[in-house]
Amino acid sequence: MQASKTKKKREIEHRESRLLETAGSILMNEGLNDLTMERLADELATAKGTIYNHFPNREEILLALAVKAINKRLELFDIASTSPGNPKQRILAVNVACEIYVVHYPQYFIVENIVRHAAIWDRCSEERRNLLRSEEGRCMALVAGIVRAAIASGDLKLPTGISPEEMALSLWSLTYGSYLLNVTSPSLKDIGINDIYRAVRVGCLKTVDGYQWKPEWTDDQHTRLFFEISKTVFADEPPLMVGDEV
Amino acid sequence: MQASKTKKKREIEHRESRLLETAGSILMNEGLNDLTMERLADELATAKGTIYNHFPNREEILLALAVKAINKRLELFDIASTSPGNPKQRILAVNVACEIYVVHYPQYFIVENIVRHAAIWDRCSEERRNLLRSEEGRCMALVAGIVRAAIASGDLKLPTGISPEEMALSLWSLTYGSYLLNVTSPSLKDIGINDIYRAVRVGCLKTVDGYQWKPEWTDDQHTRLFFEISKTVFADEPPLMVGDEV
DNA sequence: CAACTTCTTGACCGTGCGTCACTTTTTAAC
DNA sequence: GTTAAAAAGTGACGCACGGTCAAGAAGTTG
Repeated sequence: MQASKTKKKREIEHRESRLLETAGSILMNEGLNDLTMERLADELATAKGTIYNHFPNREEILLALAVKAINKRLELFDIASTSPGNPKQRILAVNVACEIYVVHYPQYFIVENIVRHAAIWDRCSEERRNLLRSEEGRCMALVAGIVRAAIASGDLKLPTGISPEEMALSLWSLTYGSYLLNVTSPSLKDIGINDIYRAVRVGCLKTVDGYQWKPEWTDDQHTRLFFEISKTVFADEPPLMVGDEV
Repeated sequence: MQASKTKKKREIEHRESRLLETAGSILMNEGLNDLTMERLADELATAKGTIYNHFPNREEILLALAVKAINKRLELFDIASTSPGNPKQRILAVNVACEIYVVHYPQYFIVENIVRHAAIWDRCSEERRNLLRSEEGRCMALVAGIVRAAIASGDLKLPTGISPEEMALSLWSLTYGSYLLNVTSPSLKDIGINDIYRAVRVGCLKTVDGYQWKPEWTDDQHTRLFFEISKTVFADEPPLMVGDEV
């Protein structure tokens, strides 16, 4: 019976998505230590063995979550990189995308990092690891594409020996590093970091300025444009607030 | 017997440092998964219980390693921040210190990151966590101090609302984020990053340029000064090579 | 309905962390 | 040197958790 066959298949697929949702929520609310296979099985009202029909081990579940995460990030980057305006505006849109990602999808940001650890990474299947790497590559390619467009239009000239990807890496790691420190160091306030989001926005602006990427913006223009983009280009996402904090 | 007392104490201290060395080397050569308490006990020719006289759990050993790591980093930062020259030169010396740290002490860099993970962090003692945080704070304070000196001397003017620490964070997270990506993504080359060290150097230069930190340098001056500092200020450390790669 | 395939189950195993009652060594007192 | 108390060392044990697999249930097919 074809209908019945697909029904079972759908049931299984549905369980897999429930599994990932549940895993994500445990991870977010109670941490990695509480995300056990028994716990997951309980929560899904199934046997432990069944979970192993979906994933060969615990780590692979985390990697599957990371793939979901990077897909969301790719989606946001894609919107940013096809948004209207000159290349510099589109790079700013990527900054907006990053802030939206970290503010509104913190569990995704966290799981992307968990999975980078060798202790976890090494236990995952080649297939899913390649999948993640390739999505990461596409994210990088989108940003590097904007840099290339700026070079082509004469808005930007890179130092000799620096590739568009390496320029993009400046921005990406400034952003990524800051947010990561923010997530893992609970008390940045104590060491003089009051508004990490503004710090990242200004940091990226100054880095872009340092590369003398045209057109020039004042700090005010930059801030205004940032929030304008968050409202227009990313109208589907919950809006970012000035002085937003997590 | 006083002499005997200190002898025993020294023996214990000596074992603790051997313990950390051994743990560090297993971690580096075989990874976190192979760093087991049984293994450590074997390697030290002692019983498992004895290890628990030194550390209450496995995670605390990692944190102790991280404390050693950050002490090394602090030492390098201290040399950098008291090096001769104007504030911009001293900030460049910090960049040099970071590259030395990551190139010559990769195990330290790695363990600092391992320990940031909630799954490990949460199981460590308040005392050692505070110790690490305070050392981190001192690192940040050293860099922020250079930024303050530049402001005081008129070489630098920060945008309104940005603290010296937030400015320092731009540089630190650009560096930290890039090196972290480098360590955890084996194949940066595949996505267009050819020389991560040069990319970081240029990224930091451009960021500093974006803040219009005086005096201005050409790319060539910057590169020359970088390697000069690595040879003079950090003469005690193995030298950095142009196009160095790990 | 029977034969076959696919999926589900949970008891079971191995591993590795951390404990603790017991032994050995060290220290202190006389 | 002897002895009692304190400190340090030991490894068998308990336990939690990841992962397996043989047996049974459910679904499919002719």
